[in-house]
Amino acid sequence: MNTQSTALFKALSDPNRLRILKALQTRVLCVCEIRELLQLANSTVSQHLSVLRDAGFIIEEKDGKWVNYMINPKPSDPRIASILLSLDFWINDENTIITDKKKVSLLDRIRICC
Amino acid sequence: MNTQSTALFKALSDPNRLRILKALQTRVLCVCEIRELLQLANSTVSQHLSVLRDAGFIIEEKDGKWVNYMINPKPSDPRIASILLSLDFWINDENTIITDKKKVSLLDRIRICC
DNA sequence: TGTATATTTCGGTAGTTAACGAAATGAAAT
DNA sequence: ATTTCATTTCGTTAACTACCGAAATATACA
Repeated sequence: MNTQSTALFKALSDPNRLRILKALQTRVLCVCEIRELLQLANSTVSQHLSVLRDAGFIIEEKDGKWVNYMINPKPSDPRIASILLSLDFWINDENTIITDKKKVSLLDRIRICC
Repeated sequence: MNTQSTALFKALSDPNRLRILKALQTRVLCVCEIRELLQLANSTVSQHLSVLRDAGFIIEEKDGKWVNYMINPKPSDPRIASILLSLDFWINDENTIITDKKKVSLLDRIRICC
C-alpha cells in the first residue's frame, strides 16, 4: 500500500517541491535556475527533482550540458493530471509562490551558471 | 510556506492515514474500530486521526464514551472538498483498500471494545 | 586529449515522524 | 464516589527525510 498513492502525496508534501512544481508551471527550468530560486545546494535540488520525476509530475530533457525540467505534458496516471490541473487554485495566495513567480521571469541560466 | 498547502499533502502522505480516510468514506468509525482495522496501537490511531482532523479532512463527534470520526461534511477549505471528492477515483484498486472495505462492513464496536 | 561546466550520486548529519506502552483524561455505570 | 472503558497525551525509540559538501558522471569546447 505504501507504493503508488502515498508516493504522489509524499512528493507534494515538501514545501520546496511544491515551489518547484509551481515554478515549472511558469516555464521550463534547469537545475541551476531552480537552485538559484530556492537557494539550496545543487545536490538537494537534484534530489527533489528526482522525487517529482519518479512520482510522474515532471519530466526531464537533456539539452547539451543542461538538463531541462518541465511539467509532465502527458501523465500516464490520471491522478497526476488531475492534481497538476488543481494546483493552480490549490496554491496561489502564498507569499513565497507569488515572489517566486516574479523571480522565475528574471532567472537567466547564462548569467547564473556560466 | 510550510503552513497550509503542505499540511494537506503531509496528512495524505501516510498509508495508514489514507486507509483511515477511505474507510471513513464507507461509514463513521470510532477509534477502537480503526485500531482493529489497521492493527495499530490506540495511541497511534489517535495521533493519525488528529493529523487528519487538524488538516480539515475529518471531524469528530463525541458519543458517550466513544468518539466518532467522520469525513468533514462541509470543509471550509475548497481544496479539502476537492481532494475528498477525488479520493474515490484516486485510490480504489489497491488491495489493502479493497479488503479494508470488506472488513469495515464487518466491524462491530460493541464486540471489539466492550 | 584535456579542461570547464552542469548535474547526479554518495556518505554523513540533524531534524522530523510513526510507532509503542504507560500514564492521564473524560464520560458512563455500578 | 468508585470503577470501567474509550480515548488522548506523554516520553521514548527507530526509521525516514532534507540537507550539505565531496566525489563521480556527462557533455561541450579549446
